[in-house]
Amino acid sequence: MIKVTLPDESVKEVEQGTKVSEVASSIGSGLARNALGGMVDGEVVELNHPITKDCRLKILTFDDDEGKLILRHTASHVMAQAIKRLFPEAKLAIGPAVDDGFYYDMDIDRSFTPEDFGPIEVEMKKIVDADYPIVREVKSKDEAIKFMKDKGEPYKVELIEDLPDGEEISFYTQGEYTDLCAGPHLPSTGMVKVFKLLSVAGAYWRGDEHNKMLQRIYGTAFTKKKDLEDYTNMLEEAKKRDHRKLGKELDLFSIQDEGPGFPFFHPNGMILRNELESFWREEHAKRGYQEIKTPIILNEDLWHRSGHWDHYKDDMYFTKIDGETYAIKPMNCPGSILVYNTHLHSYRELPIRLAELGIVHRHELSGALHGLMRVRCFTQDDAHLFMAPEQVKEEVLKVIDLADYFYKLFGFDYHVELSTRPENSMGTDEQWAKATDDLKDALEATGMDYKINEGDGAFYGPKIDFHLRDSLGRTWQCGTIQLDFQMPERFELVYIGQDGEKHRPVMVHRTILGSIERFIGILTEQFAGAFPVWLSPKQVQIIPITDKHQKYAEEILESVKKAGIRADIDTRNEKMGYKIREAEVQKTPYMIIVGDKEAESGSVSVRERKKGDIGSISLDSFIDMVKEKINSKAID
RNA sequence: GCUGGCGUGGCUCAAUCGGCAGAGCAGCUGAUUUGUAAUCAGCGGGUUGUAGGUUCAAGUCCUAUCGCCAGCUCCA
Repeated sequence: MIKVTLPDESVKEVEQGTKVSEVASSIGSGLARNALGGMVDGEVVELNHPITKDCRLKILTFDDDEGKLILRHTASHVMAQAIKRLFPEAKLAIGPAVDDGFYYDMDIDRSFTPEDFGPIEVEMKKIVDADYPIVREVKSKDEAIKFMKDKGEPYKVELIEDLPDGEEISFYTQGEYTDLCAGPHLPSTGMVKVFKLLSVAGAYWRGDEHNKMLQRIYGTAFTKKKDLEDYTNMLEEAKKRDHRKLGKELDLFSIQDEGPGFPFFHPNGMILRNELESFWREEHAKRGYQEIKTPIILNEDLWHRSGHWDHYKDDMYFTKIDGETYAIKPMNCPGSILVYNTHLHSYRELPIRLAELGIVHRHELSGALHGLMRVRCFTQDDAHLFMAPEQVKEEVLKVIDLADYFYKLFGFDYHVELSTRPENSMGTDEQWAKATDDLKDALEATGMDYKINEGDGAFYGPKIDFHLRDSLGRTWQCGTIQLDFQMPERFELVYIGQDGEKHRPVMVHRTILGSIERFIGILTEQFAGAFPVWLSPKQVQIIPITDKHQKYAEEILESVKKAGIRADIDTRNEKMGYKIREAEVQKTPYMIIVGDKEAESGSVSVRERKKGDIGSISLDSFIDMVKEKINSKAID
C-alpha cells in the first residue's frame, strides 16, 4: 500500500498502481465525474496515470488551469481527427491548448473559411459520441520518424527530428487517428462534451515569417454548456468595452483612411489626455525629473551615431531637407543625449532625469495596427536618466515604484517581464550580462514576480517591461525600463567625478504609461468609458426640466464652473428622461436635475452615473463632493 | 508584410436568384413644457471605399487597389 496525500492534508492508502481516476472515484462520485487529470508531486498527469509511490495528489478539474489545458488539448486532437477525415490531404503541424481554448495548425492547399466550421463540428461530434479510448504509446526516435514518414506528415517528422536523441517519444491514438504528443490527455474522446470552433487565421510554421504560412483553426472547449455560453457572452460584453467603439461613441478620437495608424484626438479626448499629462508632469516634477522637448525631425547622421540606422532603419520614416536626409524620430533618446551634451556635468548633478512627452513615428506593419493600441505615431512618456554606475539599482527601483504608483491608481493588474539580448544588437556580452544582472537585481529586490523574455530586449540594452491587459485579456506593453551602456559610449557622454576626471555615465531609458495613446486605449477599456471623475471630459451635466428652469440652471453652471468642474447645460427642448439617457450613454459621472423644487429651495437633485438618483443636496455640498472625487483621483 | 473575413447616409444595419438603394437613431423644422435611461409629426441626407471589367441591367459577379477586423510576425 502507498500513501497519497490530498490537498486537504488527508492521507489515503491505495494499492500500488492505482490510477488517478480511481483515487478520484474513491474520494467522491462528483469529483470523479469532473476529474480531467491529476497533479502528482507538482507534475501534471492524466487520469490513467498509475500511482507507484507515496505522493501528494491533487485531482484536476476544469476549475484548475491545468485541467482546462488537458481538456482543450484533447479537443484540439478531436478537431484534427475530424479535419483529417474530411480533408485527408491536410498535413498536421502543431495543435496545443492556449489560454482560452486551443488551435491546430495545418498545411492544406484549400483555405479554410468559417463555413467549414459546421461540417468539422459535426464530424467532431461523431468522434466524441464514438467515445474512442485515447491510448498512449512510446516509440524510439527512429520508429517515430518512420511512423510519421509513412503517414506522410512532414511537419511531424521535422518536430521529431529536433527532439533530443534517446528520449522516448510519446504518441496518442484515438480511433484511426494517431498524433505525436507529449500529453497529457483525457482517457477518451467522449469527455470533450462542449466545444466550438471560433476563427481561422494564418500562422507561420514555427512562428517564423520566413517559413510557410499554415492555416490555424481556433476553437474552445468547456465541460458545461453554460460555461461556453458565458464565454461567448463575455466576448460580446468585451466588444462593448472596445476602445475603438467607445472612442467613437464618446467622441474621444478617430483614425481615418487619410492616416492609417495616425490618430486624431477630438476635444473630449484632449481633455482626458491633458488631465493625464498634467498629472504626469506633477508626479515627475515631484520626483526630480526635468522636462524637455526635442525636435521630431533630425539629421540622418545622428541616427548613424546612435545605432538606429543599423538596427532600426526599416521602422523609420525619412525626408529630405535642402538635399540632406533627415529622419523622423522613432525614439527620443538621441535628442535627449544631445541636450545632456550641451553642458559638462558634475557627479553632484547625477542622476540627471530628462523627461519628455516625445512624439515618435514608427513604420509598423499595416496588419499590426490596432486602434490606439498600436499606431504609427505616438507620444511616449519618456525619460532618460543619466547616472553613475553605482546609482543604477536605486534609480531602477525608483522607476519600478513610480510605475506601480501609476498603475495602482487606476486599479490595473499588470505583469512584468525581463527581456534579454536580441540577435541584432550592439555591445559586448560582458556589457549585456552586467546590464541584465543590474535589472535582475533590482527586480529581485522588489520581490515581485517576473517572467524572462529571452531575446526581446532593445538593440542597445536589456529591459524590464510592464504589461497591461485590454478588455479581451490581450496584453500590451506599457511601461519599460531599459538599461543602456551603448549610447553613452557612442555619444561620448561624460561627467566629472569627485576625482576631477571624466567618467562615463550609464543611461536608463524609461516610460511609465508607455505611449499616451496606448494608455488611453487601456484606460478606456478598463473603465468601459466610464472614466474616473478627474479624467471625464464632462464631469457634470446640468439638466433643466423645462425651459423655465434654464435661468436657475445657468446660475448653477456658473458656480460649478467657478469651482473648476467641467460642466454643461442641456438646454434642448426635450423631456428630462431623454437628456438623462443621453448623459448616461455618454457616461457623464454626475447629472444635476433642476426643476421647480430645486429652484425654490436653492438645492440640486443629483443623479450619479449608473447608480441613479441619489437625492437632493445643497449646491455647496455637491461641489465639495465632486471636488473631493477629483482631487483624490477616486475610481468608482 | 502574410492568411482569412468585411467595407451600403454622421452612427447601427436591411436590400430574395444580378432587376427602381431602404429602416431606426442622429441632424434640421414645427408642435409639445415635461421629475430620474428615448414625446409626436414633417423634411433633408447615398456615384454602395476607390478604379477598371462582365452584363440589357451590378450594392450583389470578376480583377486591381485602399482601408477595417481576427490571427501570425513585430512592438510602446
